[in-house]
Amino acid sequence: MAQVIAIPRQVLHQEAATRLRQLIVEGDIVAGSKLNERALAERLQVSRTPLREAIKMLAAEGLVELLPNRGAVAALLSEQAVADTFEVMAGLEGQSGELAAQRISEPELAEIKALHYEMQAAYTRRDLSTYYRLNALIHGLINQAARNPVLTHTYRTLNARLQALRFRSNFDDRKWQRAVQEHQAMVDLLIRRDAAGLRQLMVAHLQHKRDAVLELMRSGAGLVLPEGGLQA
Amino acid sequence: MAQVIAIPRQVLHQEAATRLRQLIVEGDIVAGSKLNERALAERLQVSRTPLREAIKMLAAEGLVELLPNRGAVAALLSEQAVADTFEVMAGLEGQSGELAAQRISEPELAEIKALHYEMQAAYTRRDLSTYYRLNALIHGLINQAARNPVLTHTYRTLNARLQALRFRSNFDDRKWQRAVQEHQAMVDLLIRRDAAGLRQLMVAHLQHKRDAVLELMRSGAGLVLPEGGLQA
DNA sequence: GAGGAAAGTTTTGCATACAAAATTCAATAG
DNA sequence: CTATTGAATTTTGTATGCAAAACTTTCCTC
Repeated sequence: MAQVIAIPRQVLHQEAATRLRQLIVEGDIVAGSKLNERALAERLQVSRTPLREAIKMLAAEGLVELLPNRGAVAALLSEQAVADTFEVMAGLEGQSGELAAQRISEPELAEIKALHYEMQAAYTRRDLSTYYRLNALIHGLINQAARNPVLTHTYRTLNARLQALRFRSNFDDRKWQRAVQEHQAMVDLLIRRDAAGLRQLMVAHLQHKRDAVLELMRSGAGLVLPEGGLQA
Repeated sequence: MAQVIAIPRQVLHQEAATRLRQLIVEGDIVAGSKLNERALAERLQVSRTPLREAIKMLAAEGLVELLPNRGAVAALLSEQAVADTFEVMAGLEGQSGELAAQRISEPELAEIKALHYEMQAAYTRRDLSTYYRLNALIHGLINQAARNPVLTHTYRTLNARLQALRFRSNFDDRKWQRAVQEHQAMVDLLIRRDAAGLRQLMVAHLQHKRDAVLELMRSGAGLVLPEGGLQA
C-alpha cells in the first residue's frame, strides 16, 4: 500500500481565519479600521466566501465587530471594555495559578524557572521585546499546567483581544520592577505548591497590569502605532 | 422628516446563527449529530452561504465542531470536557458572585429574592421544569449584577455548551434539597454584601452541580433524549 | 459470504454573479 | 458657502454553479 503523504494544507476558511487573526493581534490591521472584503481577499489570496466565514469566526471570538450591512471592523476596545476584560482575565489567571500549583509537573516547573531567569536577563538589559515574549510564554505555561483545555481556550481568546491593543505597559520602571518581583514570587509559590497564594498573587499581578495599561490608554502614550501613526 | 420605520429584520447569517444556536442548545439537534448543510438550509429557509457563516460562528463559540472536508457536527462533550467546563464555570460564577455582592442594586436584589421564592415554590411542587427556568434566571441575574459585559458574554458562551447537554441533574432529591439551601444562602450573602463568602459558595454550588451531572452522565440516565431515543 | 475495488451519488468547499444597501460625489437651492 | 437631493459608485449580503472530497452502492473475486 502506498504511503499516504498528508499535505497538511488547511481548508481556506481556516487558513484565512488564522492569518487574519494574526494580522489583527499583531497590529498589522489597526484596531477600529474597516475590513474591506475585496481588499482583504486580495491580500490573503482567497475569494470572499471563505474570507467572510473567517471574519464571522473572529467576530465570535471578539476580535472583529460586525456592523450589519456595513461589514466588519477590527475590534476597538473602550477603556471600560479593557477594564472589564482585565477583570475577567484576572479571574482566569488566578484560577490558572491555583490549579497549576496543584497540577504542575517537575519538568514544567523547571521550564518556567528557566524562562524566568531569561526574563530577568531581559529585564536587566531593559530589552522590552524579549521581556514581553518571555512574559507571555511564562503565563501561557502556567495556564497549560492547569491542565484544563477549556480554561486555556477561554484564556487565549480573551488574551488575543488585549494583545490586539498592542500596548507595552512597562515603560514605567518602578512598575516594571514590581512585575519582575511578582514573577519571582510566582515561581516561589509554584515551588511550594501554594495554590491559594498563587491565585491571590496572579489576581493582583493582573490588576497591576490593568492599572498600567489603563494609565497608558488615558495618557495616549505607549500604544504602538502603525506605520504613519495617526492621521488628522 | 418622515419617521424611520425600522424593520428589525436581521441579516440572514445572524438570523441563521440565532436559530441554529437555539436548535442545538434546546436539543432539537442532538449533540454529536451531523449538520447537513442542504437540509439545514432548507429547514431555516436560507441558502447555504449564510448558513455556513452561521455554522462558523457557532464553531467559534464551541457549540459546533468542524471536521475539515466533512462538515460540522453539533458538539458532543466528553466527560472530561464537561468536568473542565464546569471547572471554568465555577470560577466565573465565583467571580460573578464576588462582584455582584459588591455592585448589586436594591431593585436587582429584590428581584432575585422574588425569583428565589418562586423557585422554592417550584421545588416544593417538584416542578423540575419551572425550577430550572427560575434557577437559570437567578444565576443570570447574579451574573448581570456583576456589571461586567465581558464576564457575562464568557459565562453565557460556556453555559450554552452545558445546556446543549440537556441534562436534568436534580432527580436525586437530597442533592436537589442541598441546591435549594445553597440558593437560600446565596440570597443571604447577597443581602449581607459578603463578596468573599458568596464567591466561595458559588464555587461550591457549581462543583456540586458538576458532580451531579457527571454522575448522571456515568449512569447514562437523566439525559433528556430526543424523540425516538437512541437507535441501535 | 467476506473483502475490496470501482462506479455512482452525495456533500462539502470555493468562486462567481447578482441584488440590495450604503457610501460617495456632484449639482443645485437657499 | 452650507445644506440637501439624487445619481453614480462601491461594498456588502445572498444565491447558485462547479470542482473536489467523502460517502454509498454495486459488483466482482476469492
